Amino acid sequence: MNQIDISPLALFKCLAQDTRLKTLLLLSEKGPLCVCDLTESLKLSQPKISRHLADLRACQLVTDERRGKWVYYHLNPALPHWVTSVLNTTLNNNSEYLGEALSQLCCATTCD
Amino acid sequence: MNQIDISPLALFKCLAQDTRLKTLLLLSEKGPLCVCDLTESLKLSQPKISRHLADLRACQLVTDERRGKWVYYHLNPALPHWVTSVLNTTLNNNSEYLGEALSQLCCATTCD
DNA sequence: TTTACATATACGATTTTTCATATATGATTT
DNA sequence: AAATCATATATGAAAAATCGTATATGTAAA
Repeated sequence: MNQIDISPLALFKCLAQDTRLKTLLLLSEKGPLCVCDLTESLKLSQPKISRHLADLRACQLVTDERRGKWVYYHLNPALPHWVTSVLNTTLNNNSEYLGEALSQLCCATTCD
Repeated sequence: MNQIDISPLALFKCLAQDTRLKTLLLLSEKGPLCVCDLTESLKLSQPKISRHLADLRACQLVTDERRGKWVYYHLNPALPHWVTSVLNTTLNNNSEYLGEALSQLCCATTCD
């Protein structure tokens, strides 16, 4: 699998915003999620989520996959290892940061 | 040693700017540096460097220590391990990003 | 083929960040 | 104590990011 080339500055710019950071950490923890999962989990409007997902797509941090009406977002499987390592280190040491979003996601995932 | 509490979002906001990111990576790689080392290494004006150092100080990512006329900046020794881990992972996998700054620092460090 | 639902994008307005320049401070040298 | 050097801060302008709202697209169901 070819690996994506991403500059550290581009990565950290993506991580420097609450919605984008939480989205990436949720995808790291929970695997593929659709836009409606994220609006539920983060309690934000659909256009807002969608716009930040477009940013993450532009940086190739995530990939999207349509399944019928829904579009599922994944962490890009071709990310260099150091990028997933940064995400996992952040995830494993900041459970309180993601706590509320995670609890609100549990409900959402059973709603389809 | 008491550890500083820093939110992941605050960290990544600091890392999301070229000058601040390079400064932190240089400090990770080379240890304490004075402002004049950084202006040499990064080829930027002193007020610009100083302003970004003030941001890093405000986030407690760095500490400063005056030695006569010079002020030396260190990575804050009380940073949580996950933060230094993120910095080192980034440093070890992006040598080309820091290359020019590092080579220009070699000259500067012998100039006092 | 109309309707409804999930998602994407366009557009100004607002906020935040960055920058250049000028000036202030604190330590050393004369 | 004046002059000089290293560094810090203030200020206003420019650039970038974010947001709310409106609207467009694509899929599926009726």
